[in-house]
Amino acid sequence: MLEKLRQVESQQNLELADRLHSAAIHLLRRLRREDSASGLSAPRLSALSVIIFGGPVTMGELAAAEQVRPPTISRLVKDLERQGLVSRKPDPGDERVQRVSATAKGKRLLNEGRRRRVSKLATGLARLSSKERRQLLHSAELLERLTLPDGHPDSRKTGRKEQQQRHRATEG
Amino acid sequence: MLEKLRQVESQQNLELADRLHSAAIHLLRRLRREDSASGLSAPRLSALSVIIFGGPVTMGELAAAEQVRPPTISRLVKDLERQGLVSRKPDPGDERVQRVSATAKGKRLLNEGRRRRVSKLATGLARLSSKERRQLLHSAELLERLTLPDGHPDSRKTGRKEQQQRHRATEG
DNA sequence: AACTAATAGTTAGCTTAGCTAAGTAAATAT
DNA sequence: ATATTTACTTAGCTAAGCTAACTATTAGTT
Repeated sequence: MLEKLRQVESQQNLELADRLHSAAIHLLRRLRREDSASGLSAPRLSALSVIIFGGPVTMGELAAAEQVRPPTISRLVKDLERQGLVSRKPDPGDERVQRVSATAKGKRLLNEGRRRRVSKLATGLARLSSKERRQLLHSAELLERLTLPDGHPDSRKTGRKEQQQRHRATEG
Repeated sequence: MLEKLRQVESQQNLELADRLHSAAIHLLRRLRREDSASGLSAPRLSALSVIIFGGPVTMGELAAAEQVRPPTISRLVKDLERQGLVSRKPDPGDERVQRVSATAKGKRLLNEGRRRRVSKLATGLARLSSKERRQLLHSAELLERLTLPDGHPDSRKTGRKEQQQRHRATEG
């Protein structure tokens, strides 16, 4: 009978996971169209945020923080650079690694873009009770903890050395 | 001074919105690679779910439920059809509208795919306390409510008539 | 009855963002 | 001195979003 109970629990976890999944999809779709004005899509916003709050950061660290493969970051940073939002220079100690940092323009745009993007959501949040908001905050933190740990499955040795350094993306 | 307080509050809402945004991005990125085996990406999973639990559904209703433009749904359904997961036939009453429903294969695959996709997350959830899980569930519901209402900005009159019919995507 | 409007979908074509595979260049190890 | 590993890039594919422009059906107006 303990077995039975465990099955019920895991079924509930599956359903909860499903709800969270669904909520996340809808949240992002809702927010997506808010960002076109600033030229900052969700991934760019997120990466830029890591760059700003994580200090000058390497490509590998960025990939790890964003949970994305190196080529994805490579292109993303190239684009941000073309927009004049970040700059990079090779690490003095190791010529292979690129250290990326944000420009003044990048910092300015992050705040504007972020605000624009999430402001609709923030408006909705304002209508909630402060207790509900506290719960949401707590939930967000829980989710980040559930999401980040134990690295990529098959991370092809990307950034082994630096991988334990975790950045908190898009916050600050 | 009340003004000041209101500013602080809105700043906090912005930050909370930001955290939720970030958590959603990371959650989805984490889960994305789980679904390749079944051939069901997040958008397909979500749409298929609406089709199954919303009954035979029109393209417009699907677009509204998924918060996406008609062409996006058009292609998505075409792909699902090619995979043999859904079928459609013109509405008898109105030859313009397409009624989409899931095949047996589609129903089977939804459950498998969903399970595969969220199982990693569910495993993480199992490590939480039941109180924390309850909070997460509540938060997911809050977010869905914040996300769904008041339709598209500029929805170009898509499905006006049916738009108030809301479907609960990816749950059930 | 015949136009005109509106509505439901589709097609074409663009963009972004993810991926793998394969390549370069620097650092490390044998 | 050479081979391996590491950090990143390039090339090229796919999925999924979008707008603009199209077809076909329905509804509305003289």
